[in-house]
Amino acid sequence: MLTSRRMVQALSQRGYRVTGPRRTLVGLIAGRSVRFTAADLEQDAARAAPAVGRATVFRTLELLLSLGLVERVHAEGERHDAYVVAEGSHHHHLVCSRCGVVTEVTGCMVDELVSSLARAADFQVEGHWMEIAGVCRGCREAVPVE
Amino acid sequence: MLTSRRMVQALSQRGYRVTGPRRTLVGLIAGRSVRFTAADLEQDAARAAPAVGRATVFRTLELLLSLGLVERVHAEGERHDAYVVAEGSHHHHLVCSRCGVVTEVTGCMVDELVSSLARAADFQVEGHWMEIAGVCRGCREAVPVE
DNA sequence: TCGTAATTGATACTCAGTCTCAATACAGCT
DNA sequence: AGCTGTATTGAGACTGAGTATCAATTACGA
Repeated sequence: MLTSRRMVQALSQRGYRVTGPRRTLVGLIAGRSVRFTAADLEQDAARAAPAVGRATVFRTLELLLSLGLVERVHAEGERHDAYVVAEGSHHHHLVCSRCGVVTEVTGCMVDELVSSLARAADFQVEGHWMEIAGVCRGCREAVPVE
Repeated sequence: MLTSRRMVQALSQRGYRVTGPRRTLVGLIAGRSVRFTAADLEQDAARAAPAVGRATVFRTLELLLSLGLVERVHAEGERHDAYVVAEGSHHHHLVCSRCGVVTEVTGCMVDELVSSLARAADFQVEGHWMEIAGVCRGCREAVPVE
């Protein structure tokens, strides 16, 4: 799992300063298995450490994104970006529409599929992106909501 | 191809009124093979028929979306929703990052892949979504941009 | 033609995300 | 430990997509 400590290391190794706000935010992010938005994070940060500004939340997410420590997840129907902690290399997500838990799909055949489709269309791939929305087992078994 | 006429028919068949603004917008949308945003459409509409309001553009897109006549396409890095004319049943898109042309992928194995992944994770699928970004042949052969 | 309910446009509003800039504080150096 | 240069920060103004409101308009069935 991607711990707070390791995220901090990654920052300093790449020459970024390890500041208070970054520690706070990384601490709030690390180990999450549920997607979160900038607004979520801002709220949590406000509770944990009143002095983390909005701009910093966005900047830090941007930074972590560029370091590959988090990834963006787009959920149909949501109007703001959501993020998940990046657990490894490129992969795809199963996102539960009730609890927001993100399950990683690893070692799948998506990449092959993408390249064969692209070949057929004479298309030079720059990136691809797949997400599956649904209901996870836990939520299915839980009492139906109202 | 989904013509303007057919979109209008779809509206009236489902009990929606065929109004001037709707005719205008449908006319501007039908037959497009390039993704477009609400803002694009608003601009075109302003040129074609000065009196189509912003709210109506959004409302009409929403309506066409609900009728399955257009689909949302999300492009990484863009901050607003984009749309494409829906050409048939569920499918996936190859989106050219230079010219915006959307190529449909039909009869692919994505659906199977999705269900096998979901089965493995004990996940009840509500929907899935895949997009491939890249450069189409035409743009590759065009003169490189500055 | 008429009545009515759907639709529209103007406009105010919300809210995510960006930008700016002066103030702050990290980190390397002595 | 103290200094210094520069990355980073917070406050708050700003942008721009999308939504809500509401009175005025208009499609369309009777």
